[in-house]
Amino acid sequence: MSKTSLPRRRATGRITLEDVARAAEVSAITASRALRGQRSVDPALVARVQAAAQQLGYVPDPAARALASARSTHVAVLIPLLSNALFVDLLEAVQHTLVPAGYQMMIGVTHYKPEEEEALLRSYLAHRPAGLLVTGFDRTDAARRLIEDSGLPCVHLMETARVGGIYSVGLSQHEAGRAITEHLVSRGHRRIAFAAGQLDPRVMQRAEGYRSALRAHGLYDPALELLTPEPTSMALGARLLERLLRERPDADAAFFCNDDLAQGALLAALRLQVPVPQRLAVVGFNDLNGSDQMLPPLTTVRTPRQQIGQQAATMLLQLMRGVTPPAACVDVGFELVLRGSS
Amino acid sequence: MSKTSLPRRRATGRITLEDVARAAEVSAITASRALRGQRSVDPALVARVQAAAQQLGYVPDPAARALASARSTHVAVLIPLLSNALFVDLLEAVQHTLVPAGYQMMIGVTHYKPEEEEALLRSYLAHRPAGLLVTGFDRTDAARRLIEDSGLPCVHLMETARVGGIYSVGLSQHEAGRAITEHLVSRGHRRIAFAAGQLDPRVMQRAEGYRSALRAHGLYDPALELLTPEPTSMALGARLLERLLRERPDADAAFFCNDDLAQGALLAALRLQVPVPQRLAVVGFNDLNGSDQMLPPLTTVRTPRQQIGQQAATMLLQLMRGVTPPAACVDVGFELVLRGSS
DNA sequence: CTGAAAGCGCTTACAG
DNA sequence: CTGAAAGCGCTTACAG
Repeated sequence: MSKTSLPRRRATGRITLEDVARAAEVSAITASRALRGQRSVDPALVARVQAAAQQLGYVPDPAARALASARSTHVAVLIPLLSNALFVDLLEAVQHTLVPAGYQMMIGVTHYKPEEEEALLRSYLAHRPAGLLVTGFDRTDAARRLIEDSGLPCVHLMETARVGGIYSVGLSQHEAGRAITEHLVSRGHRRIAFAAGQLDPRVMQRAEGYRSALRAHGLYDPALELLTPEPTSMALGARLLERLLRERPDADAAFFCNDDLAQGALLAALRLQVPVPQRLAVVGFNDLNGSDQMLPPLTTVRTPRQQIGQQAATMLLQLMRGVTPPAACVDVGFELVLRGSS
Repeated sequence: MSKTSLPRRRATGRITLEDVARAAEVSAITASRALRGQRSVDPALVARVQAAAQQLGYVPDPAARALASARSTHVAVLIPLLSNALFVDLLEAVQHTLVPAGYQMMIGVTHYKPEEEEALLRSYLAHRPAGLLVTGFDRTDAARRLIEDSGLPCVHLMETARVGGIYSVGLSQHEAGRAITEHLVSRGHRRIAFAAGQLDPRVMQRAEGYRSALRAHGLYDPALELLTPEPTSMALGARLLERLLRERPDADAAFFCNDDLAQGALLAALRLQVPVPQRLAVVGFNDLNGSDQMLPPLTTVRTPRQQIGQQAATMLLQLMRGVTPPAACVDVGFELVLRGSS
């Protein structure tokens, strides 16, 4: 029987830290420290508190915790799009790492618009997240300042950092674009087109990689670039292929900036009876779902997005705990997946 | 110059309701009521408070609000999978409706496992969400009780409610499965297969629709059902088609429970030179991205998931505001999309 | 229609 | 290593 007990039920009927402390016969603050696994608590007391919490079914109140500590268990995650499988895979990996560690994601979709990102950042920051996960480096100055001034740990996804003092996990989009283009050249192709939609910063980095590879071989021809700001889709891929055949029937290969475009192009080629890869080689980017099922199967660049999500979340976890990560910038690389279309 | 002012800066340096109240020369509680748009505040005061808040750049603290009111601005959303485009579309629609109304989503992925859903529910409930959005009706008794006991507004997604006192927005999966099967029968097909993966409750409801349609015509043959618990994918669709051709070469049509399976099957048919729809008609379900680009384009059932997300979120918003929605169960229906594959 | 008081459940310094 | 006090920023009854 506890000597200090005195029911004193709260209006809400919730089981509170105080209840746990009373059951364990310690003060509330000791119970708090014991439960949070803080150093400098007698192991015997820790055990007693944990047992009491367990037995009472105590669940800490995140709101009270956030209010008292000025820090929540939320991590704001800002991605461009939910309708691109790439980012969905990324999110799943982030969630897998963050949730078991006791954090929740607040997902924001920016639609590739810096102003939307800035607005989201502003509203999410009001929730006092414990950390930030943002996509790439393309944002407004105000957004950059918001991140900076918040003082919160922040990890950048998808690309590799070009500046110091910035945490990032990604890959060199430029290098990947260069490598797949180099592959086409090595296969003997000479008039290699680049077809792209969306035209976000990472697509343009791939474009630069494509250009530098072709320039190195004296094969660069700006008229072989088909760029449109429309969002990518299989339907757009089909239209881009048709446009390519019309405008540059002499093209012997085409690099599509994303697999959905390439898949659409492959189906259009089938429809138009354009032999792939004999008359036209086709390659994509990202190795999305279904690319291996195409006819012929699509050659593409595999981007390890699960790894990006997992490593970025791990890095953020370390930063939130005040631990310095081994490296500020992690390059997860990429892999050429050579299949029948090239 | 304010008569009541007295700096009294907080340690955190945040702009608080008190600051706003002081600037507007009202009490904190009046400022609170004015900002929340509650009735029974003098319009002149409301204007003064709003102006002060605006000018100071006041942002309410969600944690303090949640602690004081025992209710947060979070809505827990539980879906089976993030890797099914169907649910991503649903989420986007929910977000579009909820975020402008001042709510945040906490997204949980259950992987079609009732135990995972129950665990997520338990942990999300600790965050005192303002409302719940869950998928379908298939859950553990404990989960049902958690929802019930929480007393929180809850709307069920995807299916239509079979019981009273339950809010739902969806469509009759049974009816949709029946309709697409009926379409195949009306086209003269007699040996119609049903191929499915995942086997979640909604897939099984479609299966029942398929069965009842065929039974009505005396065409039902259990040996034409190819069921596997594997998650759906284009690759699985290809394998199911191959199995069908091997086991039942006499089949003249196949209903795939999801478009990714049907797309994979269509590509496999192309590879194996099986003429679609001449030798075998193929239909899918959900009208996912790319189905219109297939060769031939895929006949399927369009499920209005954006509408489900939007209407469910709207209904939840009403419930959270204490308003009774016009209907407890909204059937958004479905649409047969007849294309070349059938 | 408006306000003073109390409290939501936790953690942060500050002592010892 | 442990605790008493104060406070985080808001809202809920309760008065008037």
